[in-house]
Amino acid sequence: MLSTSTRAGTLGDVATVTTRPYHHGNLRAALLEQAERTLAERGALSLRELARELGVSHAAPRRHFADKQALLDALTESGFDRLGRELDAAIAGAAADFTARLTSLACAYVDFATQRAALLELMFAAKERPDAAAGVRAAADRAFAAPLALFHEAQAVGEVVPGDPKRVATVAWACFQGLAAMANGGMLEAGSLDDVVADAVDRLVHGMRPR
Amino acid sequence: MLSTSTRAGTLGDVATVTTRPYHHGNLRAALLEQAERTLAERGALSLRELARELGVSHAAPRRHFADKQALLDALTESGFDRLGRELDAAIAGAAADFTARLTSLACAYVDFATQRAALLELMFAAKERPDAAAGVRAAADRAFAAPLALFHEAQAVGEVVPGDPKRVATVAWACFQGLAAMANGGMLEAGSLDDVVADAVDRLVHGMRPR
DNA sequence: ACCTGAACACCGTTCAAGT
DNA sequence: ACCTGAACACCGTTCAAGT
Repeated sequence: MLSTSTRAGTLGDVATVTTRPYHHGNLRAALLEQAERTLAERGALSLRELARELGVSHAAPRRHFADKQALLDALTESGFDRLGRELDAAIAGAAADFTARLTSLACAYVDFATQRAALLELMFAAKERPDAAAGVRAAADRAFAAPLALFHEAQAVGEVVPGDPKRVATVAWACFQGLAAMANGGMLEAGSLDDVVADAVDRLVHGMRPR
Repeated sequence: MLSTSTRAGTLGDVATVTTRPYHHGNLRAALLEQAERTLAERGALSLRELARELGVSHAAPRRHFADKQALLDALTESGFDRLGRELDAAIAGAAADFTARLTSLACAYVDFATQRAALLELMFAAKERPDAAAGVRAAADRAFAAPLALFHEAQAVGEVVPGDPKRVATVAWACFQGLAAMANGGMLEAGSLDDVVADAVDRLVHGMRPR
């Protein structure tokens, strides 16, 4: 029993390894794992369905999460962690110039937002409530640290208008968020989403007046 | 009975006028009216609750809407109609120059998006489904006709980069949509939302390189 | 400490039956 | 034509009881 629980995080699909792998063990981790998968596949979540899929009673999740919202909060926090890692990777994998880095960040964000639409919606809704867990806020701040630093550095070398970097970062990020929302809503002409994103970055950098 | 049904649309709150005002009458209109109110106030909707509030059985709505989604579709369509009217009013009430009109449009849109957050979410979700009603698509196109025309005219007088006006319109609108989502998610520093919007328009028009 | 089973108050949807 | 009432298969949450 201990051996299955130690493998759980890395291998996934713990439920099929033995006949009844937890009952006590790593239910908490299994719930989060299954919840994220279900959310990605079906876009909705039922606690009872989760319990059914993991072979525990519908009341069992209560031992690990006070209510459904508590599970969603945990999902949200790990979502920000993952987003932060992907944004960090995007900036590290791009050429050193500002536009290339911003484009890479934008593509990574829009990709995350479209691949995990339901999760991102949770992440937005989490901040909506005033009582959002402190851990969620911290993870969110950390996720957006790299983009903010990029704008700050670009200001330092005179490539971006001066002032609070959050002002210009907010506008850019709103644009990416909106593109993702429009893509998820099917309101974008077909074509490649990355092209639309690159177009948006060019417009953000240079404005829309003729040069 | 006929007299109450003719007054329904204009006065609202029909349910309190007589003891049992419909039972047959304008249930359909009353459902839509109440649904929009509930959605704005609580952000969620239950058909049974709606029926309860209107004093009909929980099965009665079925006569007017095949299922919950059909009611949401109707709400969505009237939402686009209303949005279209507000955008038209915004452009009519602004000074004649491009930036003033764009700022006015943006403020009107963000205002709509924050005042009726749940409705706008429905409007986005409606286009997500491939089987979105034709009426919904038409209402959506109509709502965004004025903004698109603004970009087209600005291109004609050389104030905006040439090309398909939808390209630049998409970027601008994504930005406004993202600002609204961030405002609804509580991710915007306090301050006036209109200031943030005006800042965004300025950035969109002039870009973020130092002038 | 962790989980179960029954219970409660809700859902959306269906359908025979009423007027 | 329009509405009701009972029924079905779901929810989330609570709580006494089991191990």
